[in-house]
Amino acid sequence: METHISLLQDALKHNETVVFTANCRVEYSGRAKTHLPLGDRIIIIKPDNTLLIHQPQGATPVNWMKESHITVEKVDDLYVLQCRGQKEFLDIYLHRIHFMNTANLSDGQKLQLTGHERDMADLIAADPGVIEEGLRFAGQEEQTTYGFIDVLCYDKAGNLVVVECKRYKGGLDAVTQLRRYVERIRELKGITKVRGILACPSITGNAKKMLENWGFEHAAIEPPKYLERFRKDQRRLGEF
Amino acid sequence: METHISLLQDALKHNETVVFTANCRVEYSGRAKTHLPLGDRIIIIKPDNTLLIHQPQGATPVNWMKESHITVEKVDDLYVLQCRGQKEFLDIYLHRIHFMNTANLSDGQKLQLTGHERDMADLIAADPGVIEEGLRFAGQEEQTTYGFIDVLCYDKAGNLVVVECKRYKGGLDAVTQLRRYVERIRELKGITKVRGILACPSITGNAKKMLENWGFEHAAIEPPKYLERFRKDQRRLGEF
DNA sequence: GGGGAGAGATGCCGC
DNA sequence: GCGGCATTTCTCCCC
Repeated sequence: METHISLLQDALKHNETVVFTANCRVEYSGRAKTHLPLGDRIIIIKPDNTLLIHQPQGATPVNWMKESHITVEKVDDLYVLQCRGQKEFLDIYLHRIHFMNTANLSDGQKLQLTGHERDMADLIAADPGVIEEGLRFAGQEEQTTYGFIDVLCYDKAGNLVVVECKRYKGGLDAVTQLRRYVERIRELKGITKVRGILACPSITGNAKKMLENWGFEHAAIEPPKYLERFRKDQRRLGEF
Repeated sequence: METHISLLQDALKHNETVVFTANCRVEYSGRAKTHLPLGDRIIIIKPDNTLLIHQPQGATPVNWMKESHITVEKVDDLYVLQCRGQKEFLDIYLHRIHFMNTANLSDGQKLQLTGHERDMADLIAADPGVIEEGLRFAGQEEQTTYGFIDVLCYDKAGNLVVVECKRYKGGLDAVTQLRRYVERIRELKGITKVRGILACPSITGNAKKMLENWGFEHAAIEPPKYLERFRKDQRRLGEF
């Protein structure tokens, strides 16, 4: 135990990355208050003073701290990893450390991501015809005090059309968001006849009801797919 | 390298928790598509087939997979950790493994959390007077087709009052949510005069404007604080 | 830095 | 499983 603790203190001093597993109890107090009884966990301390505690199951950390001041203190024969933030506090009561690794990890790379909602809005802006025949592009990311409108169009009859995009199934919040934008545009431009279209692959029953109540429409639009790389070697995937 | 790989394969077979750091490249394809060039990362594989990839900075994983089928394959002289989900794929190209630990971690504990929004709603339900003098409790977690109402009350004049709680600063979405509930209650009960109150510590300027536009009100309610434990030894905290 | 909204959101609870 | 919604949400973008 003492070996692990001095290794930990040394790593903290030199701002290294620390990874270890321990049997511990965790107490957090700050934005909420949590208590986690004794158990085995994986703990990561990063050079930017991020601390993560993971249980052996689940995708999200059970406790965490960002930009905290981290120290080790001995309290009543027990080593305690103390994390102090501006308005947050986290204590890890270390009953046993199973293993520990400290290292200087080097990674200046940034994740490159494609396939967000913006891509879908761009597709629609480039060709509003996918939503409705005769639709013409009028503007994108229109700024209102009450939010940002994805795409603005004119329909064949010359009416303004607010299009709200969702890459996933549309729910009540998507409909209320659309409604807010339509009302805002009506107010700003002084026009009563402004149409609202929710563009998303599918929609929940209640959302559909609410759309219809408000005289809005749903356009079934599929978001771009991102499995191209795997289509061409499906035979290999089929092995699974 | 070969030692690490066989250790990894053994751990995967026996469903153990694996923690290691590696110099690697990561490709993900599924709900979106990501590319992460070569760098040092921390990788965790849990018995429930959760896989997490962390860079040496930041609180959230740079890539992850849940409930995936994980295998190691050698492709062009390079070991590749392949994760396959229903509609998702993740590949980790392992250029070097710095260290690796496998273990059987035991943790059946659940996080006990207090201080969520529900606690705030309970406080208000127990004593609606904190919002407005003369307010009487009428119901909690009222079910409407369009969502759950936090607290329902009657005011001194006998009007129904819908209370929506937020533990943080209220924004446009909080106001639209309140509006939905008020309208729903008006519809259900056939009453025109239903008041709406947004109970939260503070509110954004636009949200305030929107509230007033629709005749709703804001009650400045502080969510319960969770720093009691630290007040009593402030001297020690003052050392930081 | 505040405000608004998306996220490969995740997780929880209720039906 | 779907649906609605909170989250110690986090993160990005824009003003």
